[in-house]
Amino acid sequence: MASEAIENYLKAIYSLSRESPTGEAGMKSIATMTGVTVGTASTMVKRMAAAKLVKYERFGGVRLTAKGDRAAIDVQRRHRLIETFLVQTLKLDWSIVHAEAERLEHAVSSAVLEALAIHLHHPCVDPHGDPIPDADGKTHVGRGAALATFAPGSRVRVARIADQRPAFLSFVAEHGLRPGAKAVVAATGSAAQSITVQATGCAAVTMAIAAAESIICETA
Amino acid sequence: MASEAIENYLKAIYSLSRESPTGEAGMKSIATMTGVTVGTASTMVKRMAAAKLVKYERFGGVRLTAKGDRAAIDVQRRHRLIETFLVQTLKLDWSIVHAEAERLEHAVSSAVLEALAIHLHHPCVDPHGDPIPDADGKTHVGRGAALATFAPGSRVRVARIADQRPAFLSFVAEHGLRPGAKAVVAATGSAAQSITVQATGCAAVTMAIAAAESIICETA
DNA sequence: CCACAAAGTTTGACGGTTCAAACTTACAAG
DNA sequence: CTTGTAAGTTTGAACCGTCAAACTTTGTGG
Ligand SMILES: [Mn+2]
Ligand SMILES: [Mn+2]
Ligand SMILES: [Mn+2]
Ligand SMILES: [Mn+2]
Repeated sequence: MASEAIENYLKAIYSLSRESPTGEAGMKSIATMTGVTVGTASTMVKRMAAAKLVKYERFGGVRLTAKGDRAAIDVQRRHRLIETFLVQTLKLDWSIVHAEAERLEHAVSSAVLEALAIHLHHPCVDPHGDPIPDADGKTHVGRGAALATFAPGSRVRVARIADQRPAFLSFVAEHGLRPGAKAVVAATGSAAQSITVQATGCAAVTMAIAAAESIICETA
Repeated sequence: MASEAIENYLKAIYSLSRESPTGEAGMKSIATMTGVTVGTASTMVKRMAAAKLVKYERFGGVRLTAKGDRAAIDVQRRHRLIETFLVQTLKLDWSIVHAEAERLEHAVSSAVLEALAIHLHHPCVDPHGDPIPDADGKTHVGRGAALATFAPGSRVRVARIADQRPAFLSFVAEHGLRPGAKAVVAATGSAAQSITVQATGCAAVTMAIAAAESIICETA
């Protein structure tokens, strides 16, 4: 249906509007996220509007239509199932699978995708802890809060890592903080803007609050 | 490196020149195989010549350079490993995997490809019996002859099916003639242009000589 | 209220891939 | 030879996705 480029815009608009209070995405952020100039994003969004994938008016925010939303979720399902496959079946390192999935997500047919889902026993989260929508586009997942928000002494379970950069993912894994791991918040240095956390079986590690914002946890 | 379109031309030129006595491919056949008009093929071949992937002169045949040959073999390795994966790991029907691989072959990185090769234990033939080049582009495979060339009474082993059309592949599988199967040539009707063959454990089937040209066998 | 910065839009251009249609070349059959 | 046909080439146009650069709008701080 949608071209590879359009699918990438869809994902960007989807995730940007998800975390914007207005529920709309701005051209600047769409452009940044897709790695394109603002002029290009503007041009493409207009084209997507013509295809009824988004609604927007000049100088206003961009919002996915029901059709665009569904299409975005489909791409997300493909992306996350592929990541899961690359880690579980092919044993690739979780720090690099995001980039690989970024290309493959546009090449898998629904036949291959469903075979993949069966092969993996219909997983509901990907290697980073992100929820995998089911074939109908529905996602059932419990939330969580940034590690940064937990008080010293809290026992937590890592649920999700919200930063796909390989270096960050390697760092996180290095200290035992993969999704599913249990950890305890050892200390928070408010002046130092830091937090110290220890995963079970690992040495304690101190990181910036900003970094801890990307580690989503639940109370264990 | 090469675009998706160029990779498809490379494969077409590779296989066409392989089975041409001159070792060269004609524009018409390149166009037909890639599903494009001959004008387009002409344009693209000129561009490929500029990229040193092929050598040719106006109104002459097209031939891959060493670089083009290597690139074509790489695509072929990707295609065939992917087909093998789709059949073996994902349990997709061998009659449809060619079409799926046709898209995926352009999206797998070498990291994914090698992980795939390891996962499949470095297979050397794909589900259709076609040889899979190794990572260095080398292919080690024994030949065979068309089923059509065997005399009545011959005991053969099916080595390869040289026709990717789903209907033909389903027909072949239906009668037990997958690669690896043993069969005996029951009769040849030269007047009827037909051949009757029986795979072990299956009923005999009669098909046109033309069809039997696509079933490559070895003496069993 | 105004000026200015930030965000957004438009335009003209380019590379890639494709088509249709007009044209040219090569070649084989008479 | 001549000539008809099959093969190949060229050209002009289109669409996609992109950029740079000129331009417009919005909204905020002074
Ligand atoms: Mn992508
Ligand atoms: Mn992920
Ligand atoms: Mn292909
Ligand atoms: Mn094959």
